[in-house]
Amino acid sequence: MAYLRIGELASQTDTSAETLRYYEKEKLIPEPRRSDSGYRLYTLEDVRRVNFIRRARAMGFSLKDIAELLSLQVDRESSTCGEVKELAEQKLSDIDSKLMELNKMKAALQQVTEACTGGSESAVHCTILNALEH
Amino acid sequence: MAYLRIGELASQTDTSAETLRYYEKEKLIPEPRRSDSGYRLYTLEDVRRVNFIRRARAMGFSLKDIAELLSLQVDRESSTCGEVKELAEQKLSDIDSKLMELNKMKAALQQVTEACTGGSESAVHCTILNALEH
DNA sequence: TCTCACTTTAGAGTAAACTACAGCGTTAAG
DNA sequence: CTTAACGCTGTAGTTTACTCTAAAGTGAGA
Repeated sequence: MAYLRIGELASQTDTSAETLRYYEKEKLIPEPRRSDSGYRLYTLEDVRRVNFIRRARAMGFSLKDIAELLSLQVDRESSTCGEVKELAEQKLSDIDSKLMELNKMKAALQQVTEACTGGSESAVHCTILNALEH
Repeated sequence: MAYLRIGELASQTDTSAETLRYYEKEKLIPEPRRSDSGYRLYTLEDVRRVNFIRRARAMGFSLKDIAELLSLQVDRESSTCGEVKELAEQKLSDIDSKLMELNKMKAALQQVTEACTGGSESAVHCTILNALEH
Protein backbone atom coordinates (compact mmCIF):
# COMPACT_ATOMS: atom_id res chain seq x y z
CA MET A 1 0.00 0.00 0.00
CA ALA A 2 1.46 3.30 -1.09
CA TYR A 3 0.90 6.04 1.41
CA LEU A 4 1.37 9.69 0.63
CA ARG A 5 3.05 12.20 2.86
CA ILE A 6 1.43 15.55 3.43
CA GLY A 7 3.44 17.36 0.75
CA GLU A 8 2.53 14.76 -1.83
CA LEU A 9 -1.15 14.98 -0.96
CA ALA A 10 -0.88 18.77 -1.12
CA SER A 11 0.60 18.74 -4.61
CA GLN A 12 -1.92 16.18 -5.85
CA THR A 13 -4.80 18.34 -4.67
CA ASP A 14 -3.37 21.79 -5.37
CA THR A 15 -3.35 22.80 -1.72
CA SER A 16 -0.67 23.24 0.91
CA ALA A 17 0.37 21.14 3.88
CA GLU A 18 -0.93 23.93 6.14
CA THR A 19 -4.36 23.78 4.53
CA LEU A 20 -4.49 20.01 4.93
CA ARG A 21 -3.62 20.22 8.62
CA TYR A 22 -6.29 22.89 8.92
CA TYR A 23 -8.87 20.63 7.26
CA GLU A 24 -7.91 17.89 9.67
CA LYS A 25 -8.35 20.19 12.66
CA GLU A 26 -11.74 21.22 11.28
CA LYS A 27 -12.66 17.54 10.85
CA LEU A 28 -13.13 17.70 7.09
CA ILE A 29 -10.65 14.92 6.66
CA PRO A 30 -10.11 12.11 9.16
CA GLU A 31 -6.94 11.85 11.24
CA PRO A 32 -4.58 9.85 9.07
CA ARG A 33 -2.35 7.06 10.32
CA ARG A 34 1.16 8.06 11.21
CA SER A 35 4.60 6.74 10.39
CA ASP A 36 6.93 5.69 13.22
CA SER A 37 8.40 9.16 13.20
CA GLY A 38 4.99 10.83 13.39
CA TYR A 39 4.54 11.80 9.74
CA ARG A 40 0.97 11.76 8.42
CA LEU A 41 0.32 8.98 5.91
CA TYR A 42 -2.53 9.46 3.47
CA THR A 43 -4.41 7.12 1.16
CA LEU A 44 -6.06 7.56 -2.23
CA GLU A 45 -9.36 7.93 -0.40
CA ASP A 46 -7.92 11.06 1.15
CA VAL A 47 -6.93 12.37 -2.29
CA ARG A 48 -10.52 11.96 -3.48
CA ARG A 49 -11.87 13.58 -0.37
CA VAL A 50 -9.60 16.62 -0.57
CA ASN A 51 -10.27 17.05 -4.28
CA PHE A 52 -13.97 17.01 -3.53
CA ILE A 53 -13.50 19.67 -0.88
CA ARG A 54 -11.50 21.90 -3.23
CA ARG A 55 -14.05 21.64 -6.03
CA ALA A 56 -16.96 22.29 -3.74
CA ARG A 57 -15.14 25.32 -2.29
CA ALA A 58 -14.61 26.70 -5.79
CA MET A 59 -18.36 26.45 -6.36
CA GLY A 60 -19.08 28.59 -3.35
CA PHE A 61 -19.88 25.99 -0.70
CA SER A 62 -18.59 26.77 2.77
CA LEU A 63 -16.54 24.25 4.71
CA LYS A 64 -19.59 23.76 6.90
CA ASP A 65 -21.74 22.93 3.84
CA ILE A 66 -19.04 20.58 2.64
CA ALA A 67 -18.81 18.81 5.97
CA GLU A 68 -22.56 18.20 5.70
CA LEU A 69 -22.25 16.90 2.17
CA LEU A 70 -19.47 14.56 3.21
CA SER A 71 -21.44 13.31 6.16
CA LEU A 72 -24.34 12.28 3.92
CA GLN A 73 -24.38 8.57 4.01
CA VAL A 74 -27.28 6.35 3.49
CA ASP A 75 -27.36 3.32 5.65
CA ARG A 76 -30.69 1.68 4.98
CA GLU A 77 -30.81 0.17 8.43
CA SER A 78 -30.41 3.60 9.96
CA SER A 79 -33.30 5.46 11.47
CA THR A 80 -31.92 8.75 10.18
CA CYS A 81 -32.61 7.92 6.56
CA GLY A 82 -35.32 10.58 6.40
CA GLU A 83 -32.98 13.28 7.66
CA VAL A 84 -30.29 12.29 5.21
CA LYS A 85 -32.73 12.48 2.36
CA GLU A 86 -34.01 15.84 3.47
CA LEU A 87 -30.52 17.32 3.69
CA ALA A 88 -29.58 15.87 0.32
CA GLU A 89 -32.68 17.34 -1.24
CA GLN A 90 -31.99 20.72 0.25
CA LYS A 91 -28.45 20.62 -1.12
CA LEU A 92 -29.85 19.56 -4.48
CA SER A 93 -32.04 22.61 -4.59
CA ASP A 94 -29.03 24.79 -3.69
CA ILE A 95 -27.22 23.23 -6.63
CA ASP A 96 -30.17 23.71 -8.95
CA SER A 97 -30.39 27.40 -8.23
CA LYS A 98 -26.66 27.81 -8.69
CA LEU A 99 -26.99 26.00 -12.02
CA MET A 100 -29.75 28.30 -13.17
CA GLU A 101 -27.85 31.43 -12.20
CA LEU A 102 -24.68 30.20 -13.84
CA ASN A 103 -26.52 29.45 -17.04
CA LYS A 104 -28.02 32.93 -17.11
CA MET A 105 -24.63 34.44 -16.51
CA LYS A 106 -23.07 32.31 -19.18
CA ALA A 107 -25.62 33.47 -21.73
CA ALA A 108 -25.04 37.08 -20.75
CA LEU A 109 -21.29 36.74 -21.04
CA GLN A 110 -21.63 35.10 -24.43
CA GLN A 111 -23.71 38.03 -25.56
CA VAL A 112 -21.00 40.39 -24.40
CA THR A 113 -18.29 38.54 -26.29
CA GLU A 114 -20.48 38.39 -29.37
CA ALA A 115 -21.08 42.12 -29.21
CA CYS A 116 -17.36 42.49 -29.44
CA THR A 117 -16.88 40.62 -32.69
CA GLY A 118 -20.47 40.91 -33.86
CA GLY A 119 -21.88 42.42 -37.00
CA SER A 120 -22.51 46.08 -37.63
CA GLU A 121 -25.91 45.99 -35.93
CA SER A 122 -24.46 44.94 -32.56
CA ALA A 123 -24.67 47.22 -29.58
CA VAL A 124 -22.05 49.90 -29.27
CA HIS A 125 -22.26 49.78 -25.52
CA CYS A 126 -23.00 46.42 -23.96
CA THR A 127 -22.48 45.40 -20.35
CA ILE A 128 -23.18 42.16 -18.60
CA LEU A 129 -26.04 43.80 -16.76
CA ASN A 130 -27.72 44.83 -19.98
CA ALA A 131 -27.12 41.41 -21.44
CA LEU A 132 -28.74 39.79 -18.42
CA GLU A 133 -32.08 41.34 -19.13
CA HIS A 134 -32.65 39.36 -22.28
CA MET B 1 -38.32 59.42 -10.75
CA ALA B 2 -38.67 57.26 -7.68
CA TYR B 3 -35.46 56.99 -5.75
CA LEU B 4 -34.88 54.42 -3.05
CA ARG B 5 -33.23 55.06 0.26
CA ILE B 6 -30.59 52.70 1.52
CA GLY B 7 -32.96 50.65 3.67
CA GLU B 8 -35.33 50.13 0.75
CA LEU B 9 -32.51 49.02 -1.52
CA ALA B 10 -31.30 46.72 1.24
CA SER B 11 -34.67 45.03 1.62
CA GLN B 12 -35.14 44.71 -2.14
CA THR B 13 -31.79 42.97 -2.49
CA ASP B 14 -31.78 40.96 0.72
CA THR B 15 -28.75 42.76 2.12
CA SER B 16 -28.20 45.38 4.80
CA ALA B 17 -27.49 49.09 4.66
CA GLU B 18 -24.01 48.36 6.05
CA THR B 19 -23.27 45.92 3.25
CA LEU B 20 -24.37 48.45 0.64
CA ARG B 21 -22.12 51.13 2.08
CA TYR B 22 -19.33 48.55 2.09
CA TYR B 23 -19.95 47.77 -1.60
CA GLU B 24 -19.84 51.45 -2.34
CA LYS B 25 -16.54 51.86 -0.52
CA GLU B 26 -15.18 48.88 -2.46
CA LYS B 27 -16.40 50.45 -5.71
CA LEU B 28 -18.79 47.65 -6.61
CA ILE B 29 -21.62 50.14 -6.85
CA PRO B 30 -21.21 53.76 -7.91
CA GLU B 31 -21.62 56.62 -5.46
CA PRO B 32 -25.32 57.41 -5.56
CA ARG B 33 -26.75 60.91 -5.67
CA ARG B 34 -27.73 62.38 -2.34
CA SER B 35 -30.82 64.08 -0.96
CA ASP B 36 -30.53 67.61 0.46
CA SER B 37 -30.01 66.10 3.88
CA GLY B 38 -27.30 63.75 2.66
CA TYR B 39 -29.29 60.52 2.34
CA ARG B 40 -28.20 58.16 -0.43
CA LEU B 41 -30.73 57.91 -3.28
CA TYR B 42 -30.68 54.80 -5.43
CA THR B 43 -32.19 53.90 -8.80
CA LEU B 44 -33.53 50.69 -10.30
CA GLU B 45 -30.19 50.29 -12.02
CA ASP B 46 -28.65 49.99 -8.57
CA VAL B 47 -31.19 47.33 -7.63
CA ARG B 48 -30.16 45.27 -10.66
CA ARG B 49 -26.52 45.78 -9.93
CA VAL B 50 -26.76 44.72 -6.30
CA ASN B 51 -28.89 41.72 -7.17
CA PHE B 52 -26.25 40.68 -9.66
CA ILE B 53 -23.56 41.00 -7.01
CA ARG B 54 -25.53 38.88 -4.56
CA ARG B 55 -26.19 36.12 -7.06
CA ALA B 56 -22.62 36.04 -8.24
CA ARG B 57 -21.44 35.88 -4.61
CA ALA B 58 -23.71 32.89 -3.97
CA MET B 59 -22.06 31.12 -6.88
CA GLY B 60 -18.66 31.50 -5.35
CA PHE B 61 -17.30 34.52 -7.18
CA SER B 62 -15.22 36.89 -5.07
CA LEU B 63 -15.98 40.59 -4.98
CA LYS B 64 -12.85 41.09 -7.06
CA ASP B 65 -14.15 38.67 -9.70
CA ILE B 66 -17.49 40.44 -9.65
CA ALA B 67 -15.91 43.85 -10.07
CA GLU B 68 -14.20 42.47 -13.17
CA LEU B 69 -17.45 41.07 -14.51
CA LEU B 70 -19.20 44.37 -13.95
CA SER B 71 -16.42 46.29 -15.64
CA LEU B 72 -16.82 44.24 -18.80
CA GLN B 73 -18.21 46.58 -21.32
CA VAL B 74 -17.85 46.43 -24.99
CA ASP B 75 -17.48 49.73 -26.70
CA ARG B 76 -16.75 48.97 -30.31
CA GLU B 77 -14.76 52.12 -30.73
CA SER B 78 -12.54 51.18 -27.84
CA SER B 79 -9.07 49.86 -28.37
CA THR B 80 -9.47 47.50 -25.42
CA CYS B 81 -12.04 45.32 -27.15
CA GLY B 82 -9.56 42.47 -27.34
CA GLU B 83 -8.87 42.60 -23.63
CA VAL B 84 -12.57 42.68 -22.82
CA LYS B 85 -13.14 39.65 -24.95
CA GLU B 86 -10.24 37.81 -23.38
CA LEU B 87 -11.48 38.48 -19.86
CA ALA B 88 -15.03 37.50 -20.80
CA GLU B 89 -13.78 34.27 -22.29
CA GLN B 90 -11.75 33.47 -19.24
CA LYS B 91 -14.80 34.07 -17.03
CA LEU B 92 -16.84 31.89 -19.38
CA SER B 93 -14.45 29.04 -18.91
CA ASP B 94 -14.61 29.52 -15.12
CA ILE B 95 -18.37 29.26 -15.42
CA ASP B 96 -18.18 26.20 -17.63
CA SER B 97 -16.03 24.34 -15.16
CA LYS B 98 -18.34 25.32 -12.32
CA LEU B 99 -21.26 24.04 -14.38
CA MET B 100 -19.57 20.73 -14.99
CA GLU B 101 -18.66 20.25 -11.35
CA LEU B 102 -22.14 21.18 -10.22
CA ASN B 103 -23.69 18.72 -12.64
CA LYS B 104 -21.46 15.93 -11.37
CA MET B 105 -22.32 16.79 -7.83
CA LYS B 106 -26.00 16.90 -8.63
CA ALA B 107 -25.87 13.44 -10.16
CA ALA B 108 -24.03 12.11 -7.12
CA LEU B 109 -26.52 13.62 -4.72
CA GLN B 110 -29.39 12.19 -6.69
CA GLN B 111 -27.79 8.79 -6.45
CA VAL B 112 -27.54 9.19 -2.70
CA THR B 113 -31.19 10.15 -2.33
CA GLU B 114 -32.21 7.29 -4.58
CA ALA B 115 -30.23 4.84 -2.49
CA CYS B 116 -32.37 5.95 0.38
CA THR B 117 -35.73 5.17 -1.13
CA GLY B 118 -34.44 2.77 -3.77
CA GLY B 119 -35.25 -0.85 -4.38
CA SER B 120 -33.81 -3.78 -2.51
CA GLU B 121 -30.73 -3.89 -4.74
CA SER B 122 -29.54 -0.43 -3.72
CA ALA B 123 -26.36 0.03 -1.78
CA VAL B 124 -26.56 -0.34 1.96
CA HIS B 125 -23.77 2.14 2.43
CA CYS B 126 -23.58 4.99 -0.04
CA THR B 127 -21.71 8.25 0.33
CA ILE B 128 -21.41 11.18 -2.00
CA LEU B 129 -17.79 10.31 -2.63
CA ASN B 130 -18.70 6.80 -3.73
CA ALA B 131 -21.49 8.17 -5.86
CA LEU B 132 -19.11 10.58 -7.56
CA GLU B 133 -17.07 7.80 -9.06
CA HIS B 134 -19.86 6.63 -11.35
C1' DT C 1 -44.29 69.00 19.14
C1' DC C 2 -43.03 64.48 20.32
C1' DT C 3 -41.38 60.24 19.12
C1' DC C 4 -39.51 56.64 16.68
C1' DA C 5 -37.60 54.58 12.78
C1' DC C 6 -34.30 55.81 9.49
C1' DT C 7 -29.90 57.81 7.93
C1' DT C 8 -25.11 59.77 8.39
C1' DT C 9 -19.76 59.01 9.35
C1' DA C 10 -15.80 56.92 11.28
C1' DG C 11 -13.96 53.33 13.19
C1' DA C 12 -13.78 48.89 15.61
C1' DG C 13 -15.01 44.05 15.74
C1' DT C 14 -16.02 39.40 13.81
C1' DA C 15 -16.11 34.85 11.26
C1' DA C 16 -14.29 31.96 7.83
C1' DA C 17 -10.54 30.17 5.60
C1' DC C 18 -6.44 30.12 5.26
C1' DT C 19 -1.10 31.36 5.78
C1' DA C 20 3.20 32.04 7.99
C1' DC C 21 6.39 31.57 11.41
C1' DA C 22 9.60 29.41 15.15
C1' DG C 23 11.93 25.81 16.82
C1' DC C 24 12.40 21.40 16.51
C1' DG C 25 12.98 16.25 14.48
C1' DT C 26 13.34 13.15 9.98
C1' DT C 27 14.76 11.45 5.50
C1' DA C 28 17.23 10.80 1.55
C1' DA C 29 20.63 12.25 -1.91
C1' DG C 30 25.44 13.02 -2.74
C1' DC D 1 28.10 12.07 7.32
C1' DT D 2 26.54 16.25 5.95
C1' DT D 3 23.00 19.00 4.26
C1' DA D 4 18.79 20.39 2.04
C1' DA D 5 14.17 19.40 1.82
C1' DC D 6 10.54 17.85 4.28
C1' DG D 7 7.56 17.12 8.42
C1' DC D 8 6.00 18.03 13.35
C1' DT D 9 3.36 21.22 16.93
C1' DG D 10 1.74 25.42 18.47
C1' DT D 11 0.60 29.92 17.88
C1' DA D 12 0.04 34.21 15.62
C1' DG D 13 -1.10 36.90 11.55
C1' DT D 14 -3.76 37.90 7.15
C1' DT D 15 -7.49 38.43 3.84
C1' DT D 16 -12.16 38.71 2.59
C1' DA D 17 -16.53 40.09 3.42
C1' DC D 18 -19.06 41.70 6.13
C1' DT D 19 -21.25 43.53 10.89
C1' DC D 20 -21.68 46.49 14.69
C1' DT D 21 -21.45 50.71 17.50
C1' DA D 22 -21.43 55.56 18.84
C1' DA D 23 -23.00 59.93 18.41
C1' DA D 24 -25.48 62.81 15.78
C1' DG D 25 -28.98 64.49 12.15
C1' DT D 26 -33.66 63.58 9.38
C1' DG D 27 -38.48 62.73 8.38
C1' DA D 28 -43.17 61.37 8.89
C1' DG D 29 -47.14 59.99 11.74
C1' DA D 30 -50.11 60.86 16.23
